[in-house]
Amino acid sequence: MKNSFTEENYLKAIYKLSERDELVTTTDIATMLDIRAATVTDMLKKLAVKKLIRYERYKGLSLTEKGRAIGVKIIRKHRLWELFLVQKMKFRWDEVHEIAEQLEHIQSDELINRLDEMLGFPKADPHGDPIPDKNGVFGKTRTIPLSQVKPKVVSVVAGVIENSNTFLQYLDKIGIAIGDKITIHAIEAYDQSHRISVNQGKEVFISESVAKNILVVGK
Amino acid sequence: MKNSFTEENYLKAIYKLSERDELVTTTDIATMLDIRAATVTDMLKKLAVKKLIRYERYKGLSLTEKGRAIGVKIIRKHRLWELFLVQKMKFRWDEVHEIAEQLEHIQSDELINRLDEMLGFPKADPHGDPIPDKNGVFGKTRTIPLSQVKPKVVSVVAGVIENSNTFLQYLDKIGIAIGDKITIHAIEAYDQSHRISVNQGKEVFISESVAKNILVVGK
DNA sequence: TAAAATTGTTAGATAAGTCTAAATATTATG
DNA sequence: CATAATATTTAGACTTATCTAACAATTTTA
Ligand SMILES: [Mn+2]
Ligand SMILES: [Mn+2]
Ligand SMILES: [Mn+2]
Ligand SMILES: [Mn+2]
Repeated sequence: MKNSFTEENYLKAIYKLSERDELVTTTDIATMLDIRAATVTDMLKKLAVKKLIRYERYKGLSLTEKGRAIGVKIIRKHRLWELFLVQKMKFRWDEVHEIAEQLEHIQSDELINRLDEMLGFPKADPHGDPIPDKNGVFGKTRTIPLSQVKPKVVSVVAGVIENSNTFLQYLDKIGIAIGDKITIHAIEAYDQSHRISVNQGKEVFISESVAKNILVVGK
Repeated sequence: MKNSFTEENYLKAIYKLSERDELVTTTDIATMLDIRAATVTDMLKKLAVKKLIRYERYKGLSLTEKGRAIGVKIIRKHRLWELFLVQKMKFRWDEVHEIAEQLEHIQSDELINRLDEMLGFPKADPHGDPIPDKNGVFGKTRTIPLSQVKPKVVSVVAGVIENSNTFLQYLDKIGIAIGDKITIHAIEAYDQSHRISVNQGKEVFISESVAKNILVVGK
């Protein structure tokens, strides 16, 4: 009945990979979990026996409903714990991922549902990633990268795509946080770098790659 | 540097056993952890190599300073999480132990210290067990079993010795909780059963064994 | 104090999760 | 389309934590 931490981590990884492409490959999983492909193959056999994935030798795999439910639940727990750490324990958004990697494996439906309630049934974690409800359903997210916003339009920061601590700390440094209003003053034609201001403050420059990794509320 | 969950559980168990008697035996550990003595022997060798215990074949073992520090830290985390679950997440005192068994292994000094602060640097968990501070120091606890209190004396419930869920639920049922004032009206000479009242309410009877397992603030 | 009982250790096995090296299947390319 | 490159699986090994069965040391007791 109960799955090991390792199995949970595989299912979470597989779920994330299947968001891009229904058919997931051995190598993709190995890369995401930073382990060898041979190790992944062994685990795939085990998950297939447990009917958590559909797996055919050399053909890739996909999650069953049961497997998806577990993967989504781990993601739900991870993101609720991250939000808890930021909102209730005053951690910064770049400090919470590693701790949530551990907390996501705590087994108590009651605890996670009370956490959900305590946080007001939030729709997104501190990085803007959506939190599924207790039935594994994600709300509609209508966000677009800042790089797709036209100059002069004011938009509101809703999250980030890149989740690395260095990127989050960079945003802290230049003063961009979720909820901030961003005005694009100009986009340099040569390299697509943006001249923007945050909450009507003084101007800052960001590269195209940064603009691509900031999500704003879309129309 | 980092210890496995299993090693942490052994060190916690050994610490608890050494509270009674400095020299701990293989069988005691096996009984407490509900595993075979042969398994314990293997682990003892490993813990000795890591210098977490002093161990001599057939002679029993004791914790080193390093081993004690880890054992105490796990207990600190366990009890802080239990208090968090009761005070902040509205769990009952009989619901928190199993969840804390998992949470006690989360690795983040920062998190546990903030939890401590958020709870007001508490001295005891929901069952009245003492919580060591971040340096592993326990406050002085001055509690005695209710069975040692003389009739007519009013005393205040501070905790329990027996920690089983059934005992905790029994206390809930007869209306005894930490902080309650207990008046002993009479002690039956034949079987030492107690006729008491809680917070000046109506009388209840408790057996000697119950009286022995309730701790009150001592003089 | 010698035999019996108890406690503790060793030996050999097993399961989970990982690895490297070798073999095989699939996909891409000249 | 034959071969080269890439992806995947298999085989064999290792580590951790557990077990049972057998053996050894210590303690109890008659
Ligand atoms: Mn995260
Ligand atoms: Mn994880
Ligand atoms: Mn407990
Ligand atoms: Mn534990």
